[in-house]
Amino acid sequence: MKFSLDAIETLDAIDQHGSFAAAAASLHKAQSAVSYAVKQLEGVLGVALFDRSGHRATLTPAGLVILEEGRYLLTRARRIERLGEQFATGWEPRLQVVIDGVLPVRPIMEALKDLADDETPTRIRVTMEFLGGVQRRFERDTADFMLTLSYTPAPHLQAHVLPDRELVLVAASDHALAETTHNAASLQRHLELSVHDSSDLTEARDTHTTGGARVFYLSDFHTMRQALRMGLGFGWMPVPLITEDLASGALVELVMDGGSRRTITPVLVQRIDQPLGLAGQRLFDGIRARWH
Amino acid sequence: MKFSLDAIETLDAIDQHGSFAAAAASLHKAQSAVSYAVKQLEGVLGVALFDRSGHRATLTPAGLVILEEGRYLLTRARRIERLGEQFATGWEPRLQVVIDGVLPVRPIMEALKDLADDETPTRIRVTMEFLGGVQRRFERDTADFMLTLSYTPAPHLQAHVLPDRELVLVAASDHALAETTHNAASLQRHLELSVHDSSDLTEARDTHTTGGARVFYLSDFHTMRQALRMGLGFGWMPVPLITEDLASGALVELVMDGGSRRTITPVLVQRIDQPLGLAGQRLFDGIRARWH
DNA sequence: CTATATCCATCTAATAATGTGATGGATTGC
DNA sequence: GCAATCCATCACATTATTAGATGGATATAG
Repeated sequence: MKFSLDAIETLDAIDQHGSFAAAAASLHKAQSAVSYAVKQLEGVLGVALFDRSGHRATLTPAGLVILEEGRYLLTRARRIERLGEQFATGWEPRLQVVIDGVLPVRPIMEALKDLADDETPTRIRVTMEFLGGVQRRFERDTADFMLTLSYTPAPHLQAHVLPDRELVLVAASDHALAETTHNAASLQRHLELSVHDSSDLTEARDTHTTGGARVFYLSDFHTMRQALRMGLGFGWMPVPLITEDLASGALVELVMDGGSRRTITPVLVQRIDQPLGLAGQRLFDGIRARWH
Repeated sequence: MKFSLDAIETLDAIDQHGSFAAAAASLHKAQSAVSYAVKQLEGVLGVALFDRSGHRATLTPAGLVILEEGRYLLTRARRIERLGEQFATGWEPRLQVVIDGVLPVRPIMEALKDLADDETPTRIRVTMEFLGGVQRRFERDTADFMLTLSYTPAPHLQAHVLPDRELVLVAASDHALAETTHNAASLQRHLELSVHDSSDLTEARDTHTTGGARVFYLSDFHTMRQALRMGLGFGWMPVPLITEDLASGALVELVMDGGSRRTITPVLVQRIDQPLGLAGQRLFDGIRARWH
């Protein structure tokens, strides 16, 4: 590069303080150093930046445009300096978390917003997966932590249990299953709805369906709720998402001899060997604090 | 600024060429200079940019983020270098042209687009004025050139005449004026429409109205055409803008003993003492070439 | 009009920043 | 185990930047 950021800083200071001499003072330099810097910059750019014909030097039109571009350059350069500081004081450059799409997003989003409000230097990536897919993604991407329902314990993992969530087996009130009592086998004759398991198809099927023969996977619980209300099939839904539908009678809780309620336990899992940075710590704590 | 663009360039070269040594070669420097630059940069930023534990140094996550920010910085810095070159080779930093809003915009816009396509460094400002306002603005802003209908010659101005445009006196076909023959005096009893003269109100009235007592000024010819078609009044319109209306009979040419046609002569006016830069020259030529 | 202050360019010398070339320990590939 | 390559480090050379002094030009106050 033919010029330096210091030269641009000098240019900026001259414009800010009105004269070479005043700029020199503000930069704690001699006036000759400022003259030198300007001359140097004019030399490499091949353009006169100041008009010295009058008593005090004034910016040429070209000088003004270059100053404006230069000021932008300086703000970006200062950002790099700040990044350095922040990385040095414990902010990690990147943070990846994997979250089960089954879980409510509000606490997570709120915690993320808190982080964003503080202008963290950390580049955050949140990945949504479902069920078995969460841990697989966590391991494959070596993410920083995951928020999942089921995970396979390992010596390098450390889990923090969050309050339970209850699932309930429901169907539309006009669905064929709504009337009678069932067992796991009798359910199998009907279409079961479930959220999409992002596991590879070759791997073990997920454990949150009843193991029915015909399972229809949907992308999220919102879609699944629509499908349930349309009478497409039956399935397990988180209680908070359908209390309204149960109250209005649009959906009904099925009567099953194995019980129509299940409890899932969300866990925050992090690596023991790789401690979280400041952003990770704050996000982790933020999610935990908001988890009712 | 605590670091230099050269340091960022070195960082970039290392990533690009894969090793300190290769980067040094690409920069035509000794390898020790690269080591020095990296160490220096790490020092001022307070962050390790490379992990030297292995055989070859690899970027740390922080290093990667800083490299990405740095690359952006470099592209902006190169832009400044290019600006310098371009200003030095005749491109002016700024160009202001003043154009009479009466004139067709297509040739002007096309010529501007041509300039923009070539990524000129020049910041272009096009100001629209009307009639007497054009020259006033040209002088007040010391614009580079103007495209006007009427101008007061002066020793420091140089004009290039463009092909004529024809104006015609029209009104709606159901307007009271449409039937009979008129003279200038008889017109005065009706409302005259005209495009807005941006002259100060205290100055001489413009010469492109018939001098009627009641003149209604509109912002542009498009609006004026609407008003004419609605039968609001009569006025002078450029022929190309209303050929359609004349053909359909929506508007009719008035019969006036002084003649219902006028010719206006657009002129491109520049300053003799202040020659146009490359952008101005090209815009000037571009408009002239497209002026049918 | 003159005295005075301020502006900026320029010179020389000092200082700091950056670069070279040589050396050496560590790692990789064969 | 040998050769090649990596990068850090050292002593030293070269540039780049800075300070300090000087002088001509312009503005400002009286």
